[in-house]
Amino acid sequence: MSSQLQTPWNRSQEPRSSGLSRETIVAAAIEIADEDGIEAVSIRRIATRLEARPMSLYSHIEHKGELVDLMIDEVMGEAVLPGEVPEDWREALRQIAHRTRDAARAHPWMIATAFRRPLLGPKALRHVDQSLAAVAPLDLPFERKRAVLLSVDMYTLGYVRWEMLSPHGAGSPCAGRDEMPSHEQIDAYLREQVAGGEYPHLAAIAASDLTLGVKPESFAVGLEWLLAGIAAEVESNS
Amino acid sequence: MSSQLQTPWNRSQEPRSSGLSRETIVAAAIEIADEDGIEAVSIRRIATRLEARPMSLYSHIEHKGELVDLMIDEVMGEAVLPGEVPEDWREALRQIAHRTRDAARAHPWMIATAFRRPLLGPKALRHVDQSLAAVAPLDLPFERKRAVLLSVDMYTLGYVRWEMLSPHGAGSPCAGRDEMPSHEQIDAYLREQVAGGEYPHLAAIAASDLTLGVKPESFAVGLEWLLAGIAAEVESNS
DNA sequence: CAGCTTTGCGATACACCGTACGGTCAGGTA
DNA sequence: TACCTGACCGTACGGTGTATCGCAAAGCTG
Repeated sequence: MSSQLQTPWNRSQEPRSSGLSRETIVAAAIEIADEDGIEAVSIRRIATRLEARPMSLYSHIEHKGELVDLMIDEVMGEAVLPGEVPEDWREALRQIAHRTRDAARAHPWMIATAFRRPLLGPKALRHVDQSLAAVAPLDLPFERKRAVLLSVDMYTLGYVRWEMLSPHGAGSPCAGRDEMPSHEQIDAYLREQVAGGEYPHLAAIAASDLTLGVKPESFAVGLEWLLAGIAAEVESNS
Repeated sequence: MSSQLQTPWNRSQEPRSSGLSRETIVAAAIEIADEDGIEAVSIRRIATRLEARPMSLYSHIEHKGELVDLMIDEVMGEAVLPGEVPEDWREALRQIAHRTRDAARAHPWMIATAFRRPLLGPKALRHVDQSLAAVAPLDLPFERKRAVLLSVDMYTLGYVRWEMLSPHGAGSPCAGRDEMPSHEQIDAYLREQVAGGEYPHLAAIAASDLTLGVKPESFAVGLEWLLAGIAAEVESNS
């Protein structure tokens, strides 16, 4: 009935020769995505960068969707702590979150892309396993551990997305005809909308800074709060 | 190129009222996205559905990116509470989160799409304003209020994305050549990977249900936990 | 070594995409 | 009446992913 799930990771590989390989293709694709956004990643453009012909890539990948899976898994590898996971669960989650944030900031396209496909590659599984290791000391049912990890990951990705609207933003998730509007444009637009009086609570904020003054340290502040909330829950449970 | 003689009497009565408008275009695009995913939304396909010609749509929209913005803002409208926001902040956030979840489940494509563009439409702003209204009673600095709302929204979207991998999943975020793998396929694949011994903490879970038994009520459970964590933080702050 | 199979590479072609350009024509205004 | 505005739309261009086929070299088997 249901056939075996085919993924790029359980399919046999083995480069026969030449500079063209799954790794070089994925690396080139990530370079292009980092430079010009995920929409700019096309088979032809990757081939040009590798001085190969478009159809040659299909000797190493099944189709473009698989390439995207490989790209995401590669950047998920950057979210994995290289060494041992600290024993203190808060410190462990803190380190994992910061690494995840760094990966997302370095590759802004991955945030939206990761929401479009299940993350089942070896490095994504490593990230999950490492996160589970971090909360292993906690005597919580699995259901709550999952909620903890989901919250931390989502807070992290959501924060990076938020950051991208700010002047400190590391990159743009937009592409195509309409580019990402600038911080100034968004700020001016929001002030105009708020001036209409339709959004009283937004207006109360607007006085200071409507795009909400994302400072580099705000991420850590919010993360500490989230961890504190988790800690409170853990203690009340025990 | 010969055609029937055109006279004022046999010419179509109302060529001007062809039902083409920004609203009908957006509605048709959302229908298509709900049916076949966001990638299936093309200018030509929308035109076919509306019995119009592709280029006619450009009288009502600037370009496709704008159409996507309009689509997202429309479904954000479904996340807005229709009536008054409850005074109790926890009940208010609970209701907002559940509505947001319903909207995301009804339009699974919106989760990834919302991460690709800033959400600045009137209904998105209404959602933010309503959320700010919910936490208005809390005596927290704006920085923390933002973290609260970010956490709740991200938890909600992250959970729905998670749900989509389960048998209860309402829809698929995938499209194109490779479709979303089934629950059974993912479960079997994960068991196989875990059996390799590379992911010990995942393995500890695997005994029960690797795709992690997403039950409809799990969302509410995790949300309550998150709200409890926030409440703990609020009290410790006051 | 001969012969066969496998496998990476690549040219061509096809269907589909967003949309620039320019034309047609109904309705409103002067 | 003349003019203008703006919705509609036919055509075309440059892009996309990739199916299909042919080719050449490597590896295996006899």
